[in-house]
Amino acid sequence: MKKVTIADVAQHAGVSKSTVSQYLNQRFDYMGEQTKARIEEAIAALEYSPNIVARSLKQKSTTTIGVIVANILHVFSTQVIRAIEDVCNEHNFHVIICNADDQPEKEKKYIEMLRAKQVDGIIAVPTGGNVALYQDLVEKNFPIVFMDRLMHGVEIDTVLLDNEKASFLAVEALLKQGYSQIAMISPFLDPNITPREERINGYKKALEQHQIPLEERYIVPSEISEMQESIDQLIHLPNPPNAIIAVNDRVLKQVLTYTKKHKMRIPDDVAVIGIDDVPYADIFSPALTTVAQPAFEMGEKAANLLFEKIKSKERSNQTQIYRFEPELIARESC
Amino acid sequence: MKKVTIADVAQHAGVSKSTVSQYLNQRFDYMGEQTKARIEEAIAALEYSPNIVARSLKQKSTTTIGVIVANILHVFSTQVIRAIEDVCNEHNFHVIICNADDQPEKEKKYIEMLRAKQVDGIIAVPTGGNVALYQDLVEKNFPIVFMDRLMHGVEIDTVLLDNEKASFLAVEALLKQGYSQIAMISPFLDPNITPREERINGYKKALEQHQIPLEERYIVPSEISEMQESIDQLIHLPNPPNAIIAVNDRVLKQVLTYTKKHKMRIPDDVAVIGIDDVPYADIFSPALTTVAQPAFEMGEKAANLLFEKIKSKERSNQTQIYRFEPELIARESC
DNA sequence: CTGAAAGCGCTTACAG
DNA sequence: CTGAAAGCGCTTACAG
Repeated sequence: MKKVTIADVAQHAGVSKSTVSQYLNQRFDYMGEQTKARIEEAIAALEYSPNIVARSLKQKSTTTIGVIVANILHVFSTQVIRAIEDVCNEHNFHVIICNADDQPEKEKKYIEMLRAKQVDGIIAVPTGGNVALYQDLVEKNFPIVFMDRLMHGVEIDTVLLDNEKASFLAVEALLKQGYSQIAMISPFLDPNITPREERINGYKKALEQHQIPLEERYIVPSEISEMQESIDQLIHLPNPPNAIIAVNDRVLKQVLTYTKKHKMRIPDDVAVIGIDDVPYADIFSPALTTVAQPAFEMGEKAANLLFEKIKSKERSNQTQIYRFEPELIARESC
Repeated sequence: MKKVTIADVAQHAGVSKSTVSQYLNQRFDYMGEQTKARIEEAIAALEYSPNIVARSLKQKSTTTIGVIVANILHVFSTQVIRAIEDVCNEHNFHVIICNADDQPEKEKKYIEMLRAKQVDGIIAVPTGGNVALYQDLVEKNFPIVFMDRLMHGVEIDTVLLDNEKASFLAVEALLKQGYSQIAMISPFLDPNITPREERINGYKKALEQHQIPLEERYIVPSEISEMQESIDQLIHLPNPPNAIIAVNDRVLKQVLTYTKKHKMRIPDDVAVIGIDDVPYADIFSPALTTVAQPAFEMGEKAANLLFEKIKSKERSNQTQIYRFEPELIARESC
């Protein structure tokens, strides 16, 4: 099955390849109506479709971007990718997706392959492990934007939730309902994973601002696999908390697993609030109060920023951090 | 920032481009140790990385595939894509994702662009609307495999759940617990959307096999947006069902929304079982009995099939349908 | 208004 | 064991 090329079209239409190329690129300024019609006819007759790989080689643009997330299975990533894909589709761009699984080596491999494939830009949730590599990209003025995680020592625009604000909203929602023994549960802390760090900080600041003494044992960092036990210890403290903030959706699930197993009533035995909205929040009993992040807008913003960089080609003078507002969705769990 | 090319490496190493290319392609058969070392050194010194677009043009392979799903936001799609991406990563392939949103025009645009970009193959959940286009691809022997939906009139291997079996499992789980007034709720029916069709058929067959008379009004096809009302009518039938099968996860959510709003107890007032497992099944009260599909294995299978086709290049003699086994996960809702 | 020629950055027979 | 040349399928000044 021989592919039909621009040469075939040119021959069929009785013109040169150059003229066909002009036609394809809408450069009709000086083209005779008849030439145009003949080319049109030839393209239809041969069912010609241009080879974009050849075009990309010449034009130095693949109209493709890469998106590197931690794991596409996480709801937040999925929503972000959907938003990015929508923006790309409007621009007739395509997106290659990559799961770094929080492994810097995997991230590195993806970045190198994406570059070798000449993608026009990259949106990444960085693992934190490839400072030199990213630094090199910014020096080459390669279009790139980060999401969800701040990476220190690299000058790259980043789209983030206002994570401290999210914790403030959670703490204040709890206080308003009269809960002041507030615990916060999180996966293990990692300075590279910005949301956890900032949400814990926000929690501390919110307590301080409301003059609630910080009880260190109310901060529970724990592997997800050991979280049932960690929660158990928390609940059996001499002065147990009467409210729990889950730092993200996966922690929330652990908390709900625990309360179900131990037949604890929410919010009577313990109030619960989660950062990250979850799809079952409404149908749960009690309906779950959460702090939602505008994942779609964030993905859209990242994509738009990337397109600006791709278009402009000039080095942006200074890197920016774009913070998005979390939103409290008050339901019944606190 | 000039890109470094194979010519630069050749010059730096004092050899020809051909030799560098041999090196890059691991054709060391006759290469002198010294030549090799010099090239190696030059590559490192110049931080050279081959331009895969140029290679693709010559080799007619982009080591990239396209995946077209209905909507990446659906949990099933996300899992399938994750599995596909993992297989691709092992093969050093990349995946471009596309959301067709059940719109044939969108699907068409994606297929044409993917082909123009010379992807090596496509995995798609077809909308049903582009028979001619797909037919054309199979005639050109282009590697392609379908998932989740059967498309009649096109000879393409398809990976599917054994949907009828899923309904059998659901019906039988219900019967075993003594529920025989079984309703089935589904979004509007569409012959192109195989799972719904087959699950309804399976439901009918299962009832028949167990000699339960079919009550037509127990089959409720309804837009998601009108589903609350449809469920309400069902529940207020003179002889209402005592059990409901939700044909998929989105319907399940509608059912649970209804039961919560109307304070119906599950399974006492109505038993519930869902096809598609949901992430909150375990933590729900009562825990939800579901019929799960092996989404990851299905995605993996689709990817492996596609790679076989990409490798073999010879037309497969006859198209196959690969059915995967659903699994009943018995919990507390029936 | 249109065409010949060079070039994008690789690979691949083929010659020596 | 290595290099010169042609070619993959386009685009783009430039000439006429």
